[in-house]
Amino acid sequence: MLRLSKLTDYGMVVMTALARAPQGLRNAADLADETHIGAPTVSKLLKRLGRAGLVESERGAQGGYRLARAPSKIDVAEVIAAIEGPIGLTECSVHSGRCGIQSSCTLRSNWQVINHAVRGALADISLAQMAGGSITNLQLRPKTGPQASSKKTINPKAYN
Amino acid sequence: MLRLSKLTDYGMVVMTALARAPQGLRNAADLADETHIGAPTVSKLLKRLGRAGLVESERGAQGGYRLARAPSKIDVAEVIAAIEGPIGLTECSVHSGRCGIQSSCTLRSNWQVINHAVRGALADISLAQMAGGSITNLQLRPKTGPQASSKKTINPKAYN
DNA sequence: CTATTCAGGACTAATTTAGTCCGGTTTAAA
DNA sequence: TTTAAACCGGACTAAATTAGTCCTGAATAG
Repeated sequence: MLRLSKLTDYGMVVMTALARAPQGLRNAADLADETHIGAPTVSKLLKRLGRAGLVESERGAQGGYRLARAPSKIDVAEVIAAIEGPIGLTECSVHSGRCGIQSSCTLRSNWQVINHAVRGALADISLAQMAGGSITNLQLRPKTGPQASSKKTINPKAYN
Repeated sequence: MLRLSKLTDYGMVVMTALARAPQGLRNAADLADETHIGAPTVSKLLKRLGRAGLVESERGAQGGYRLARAPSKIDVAEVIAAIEGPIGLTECSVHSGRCGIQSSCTLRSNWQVINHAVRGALADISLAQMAGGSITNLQLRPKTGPQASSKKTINPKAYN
């Protein structure tokens, strides 16, 4: 169903929890309590998020995790990519040569374009927006006027 | 990886094959030959596509399948939905109450908005575009808007 | 020192997905 | 009227993926 993995969904929950205390250090057990996600699972998520550079960790007693950047500087596409790897609707839009059909299939370049579009949509939403209230102005298609309140901070060229 | 299932990918291949002969009736075995996808798998796909109303079938000798509508009137989101069910990034954006975290999770409405946006992106591309050359005019985002080119100094690994 | 907390990875169980097969029905044509 | 082509619906199996757990080691505060 074009579904994100459950782990990714949880990862977003954990990230929004961290976003509510952007400076503070929270340990994995606390976050597990708060989010009602199993502690080992939260740990696993935080490790992946750490490797992707989205959270920073401190070891030792009183250690924990914090966001590596302000919530407004982290976007949904990054969180997804941190947990489930590169966003790619089809095998061929990520890796060449792994699909048995590839020689006779003409769809690859189109999938890449679509892929890029979907990723762009996800990159347009910041963690701050997720953690805050509702996303209202998700102007994906040219509606009429540019929303003055647009808080887009992404640089489209960074994507693929 | 926010991946479509392989079956969906194959489904798109079969649909584009049909789109190249929009009137003609093609049987499953022929399509399997042409696409290099296994015959039972092609059959399975065509059945699902048929139930979703995207292809029409004729039984009996000389029977086969044809598109139910012109390729320009069928979009990518429909094909995906026909094969893998409703597009929904998270469980909660399709079904309420199946996620153990739901009571404490505030993300649902935001996921629904995102979901809608992604679906919109996929609905903007027609089968005709997929079957024809490259997609060029993917007007997904308002280029008009203020594009703050903030340079996120993020570790590039998250984006490959 | 010692308790706490993260790091990394191995492992298992459960779920999902891909792919096959079969008995039935419809239809064209010999 | 008989036969063979072709779709219909669903059951079934095997493979792959995912979720979740656990263990050992390393860093740090007090």
